[in-house]
Amino acid sequence: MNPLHIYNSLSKKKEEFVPTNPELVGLYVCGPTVYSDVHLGNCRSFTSFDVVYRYLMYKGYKVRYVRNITDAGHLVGDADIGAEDKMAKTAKALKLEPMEVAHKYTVGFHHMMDKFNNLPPNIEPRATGHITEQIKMVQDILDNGYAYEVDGSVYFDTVKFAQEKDVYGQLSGRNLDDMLSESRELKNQGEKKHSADFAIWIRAEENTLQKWDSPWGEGFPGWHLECSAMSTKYLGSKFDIHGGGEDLKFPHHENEIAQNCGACGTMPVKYWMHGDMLLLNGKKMSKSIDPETGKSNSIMPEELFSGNNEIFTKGYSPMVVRFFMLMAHYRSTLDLSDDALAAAEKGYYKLMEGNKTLQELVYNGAEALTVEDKEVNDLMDQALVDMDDDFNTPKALSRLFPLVNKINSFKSGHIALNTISASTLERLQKVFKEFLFDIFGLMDETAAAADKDGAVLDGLMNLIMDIRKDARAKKDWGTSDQIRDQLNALKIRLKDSKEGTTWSLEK
RNA sequence: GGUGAUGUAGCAUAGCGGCCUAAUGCACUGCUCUGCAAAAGCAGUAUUCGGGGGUUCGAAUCCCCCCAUCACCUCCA
Repeated sequence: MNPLHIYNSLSKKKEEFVPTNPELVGLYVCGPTVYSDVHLGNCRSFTSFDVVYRYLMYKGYKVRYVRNITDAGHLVGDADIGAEDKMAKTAKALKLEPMEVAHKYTVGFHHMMDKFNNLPPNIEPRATGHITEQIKMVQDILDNGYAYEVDGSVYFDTVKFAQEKDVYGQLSGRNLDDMLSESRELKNQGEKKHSADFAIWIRAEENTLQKWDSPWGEGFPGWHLECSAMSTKYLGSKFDIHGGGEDLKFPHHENEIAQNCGACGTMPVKYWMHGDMLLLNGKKMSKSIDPETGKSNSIMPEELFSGNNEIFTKGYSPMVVRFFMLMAHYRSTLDLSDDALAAAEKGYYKLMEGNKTLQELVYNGAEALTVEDKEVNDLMDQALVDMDDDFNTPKALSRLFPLVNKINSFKSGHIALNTISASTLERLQKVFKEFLFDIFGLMDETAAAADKDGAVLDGLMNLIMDIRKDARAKKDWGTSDQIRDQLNALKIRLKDSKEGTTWSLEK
C-alpha cells in the first residue's frame, strides 16, 4: 500500500500518515452550531472531510469518525461582557425552546448531508449531552492551575499557560508577545485577567435559557470546550486527525489545544487538517451581514439546487455541486460562479456516462496487448497516488477523464478492447466505480429510478425510440427530428450510434 | 496595524526546482462520424505561469522588490 501523506496545519508540512493506533483511526471534525440552516460554505467543509473519511476507509483503515453538534455555549460576542448565546438568540426570535431550535436545525443539517451524500459519522455527540464531561474538564484545568474562577464563571488562564507550555499560538501562527503586549493597552476587559483569556464555564443569568448546576453555580460551558471534552471522551486524549474550516484555526482550535493540554498535559491531535473557504463573488461565503451592502454573502444549498436565487441563472443538482467541490483541492479557496458550475455539470455527466459505458463493456476475442494496457493501468495507479498526496481530488480527476476517453474509444471501436488485457478491463471497471462512488462519494443522478416509475419511463422511451427508428428508416426526418428536439427540451438526450440509439436523462 | 495565503489560457482549477516548449473540466476552432445534429473520438487553442530583478547548468516552482486580491486577528466550515 502506498503511504498516505497529509498536510499538517500544525507543522505546516506534508507528513506521512502513521496512525497512533492502526487498529482504529480517530477522526474528529468540528460540526455545526445548530442555530440556523447550514449554508453552502459549511457543506464544502463537511464534504471535504467526508472524502477524507471515505479514503481512509478505502485504504483499509478502520475509522472512528466523530463529528459534534454544538447546541450550547456558542456566543455571539465575548462572554465576559454578557454576550448572548446563539441558540438562545434564535430561540427567543422564533419563540421556541432551545432544544427545539437545536432539533430543527440538526434535522435540516442531516437532510443536507444526505443530499450531498456525505456519510454519517460514527458518533455525533452534542454539547448539551456532555455537560458532566465538560464540567470535569473545567475542574481538571482548574486543578492544574490553568484557569481561575470569577464570580461563578471560569476563565482559561492563557497567559500562564503560554508562559509554562510552549504551545499556545503554534497552530494559528500567532506571535504571543505581540498578543500580550497589544492587549495590555485594552481597557474594559471585564472579569478576565487578560483579553486573551477565554471563558470555559459561564455563569448563568436569570434569563439564561440553557443552564446546568456546577461546582461554580448555575451556568453553561464555553464554546471550544465541547470539542475538547467530546473528542477526549470518544477518541482519547491523543488521537490522529482533527479537521475543520480554516476559519476555526483561531480561536477555536487554538483554544481547544490549550484546554486539552491544560487538562491532560498532552497535545491532543497528531494531524490537524484545515479546509479552505468557499468563495462567492471572490469573497468568503458567510452568513454574517455585510454592513456596506446589508446582505450576507452566502447562498443556501436548496437555493442553488432549485435555481431559485438571484445569483445563478439555473439550478445545479447536489451531485454537480459535490463534483464541483472535488475539482478543487480542499486546502484551496474555491470560487463559485455560473460558468464554473456549468463546466462542472458537463464534466459530471461525462464521468457518469463514461462509467455506464465502461460497466457495459464485454471483453471478447484474444488479447492483443499494446501500450494501451500500460497507459490504462498507469492512469489508475496515478489517480491513487494523487489521493495519497494529501487527498488531491482535482489531480485524481484529471486522470479519470483520459480514462473516459479510452472507455468511449473502446466502445466505438476506435481502440480495440483487446489491446488491454481482460484483467485490466476488470480492474478498470472496479477501480473506476470505486473512485466515483466509494472515494468521491458521488451518486449517479442520471440513472433511471429502479422502481415502477422507472420501468414505465423505460417502456415509454422504448416506444418513442421505436417510432423514431421507423421514421428514420422511411427518411421521415421531420418526425425524427421533432421527437429528438422535443425530448431534448425535456432534458432527455438521445444518442445515436452504429449500435442503435440510447437515451439519458439530465437533471 | 499584525499574521498567513494567493495571482497559471475566456472561466474554474492542477502542477510547487529538470518528466512543463505547462495538466484537467468547460468554452472555442477544425476534422472524423451523421440525412442534419447531438453524443463520441482525434487535433488545435497560454512560446508561457501578476510585473521587475536575482540565485541556479536549469525556475510557474527558490530569494528580493513592486502591484493586486483574499483570509484570520475572539460570529463563521
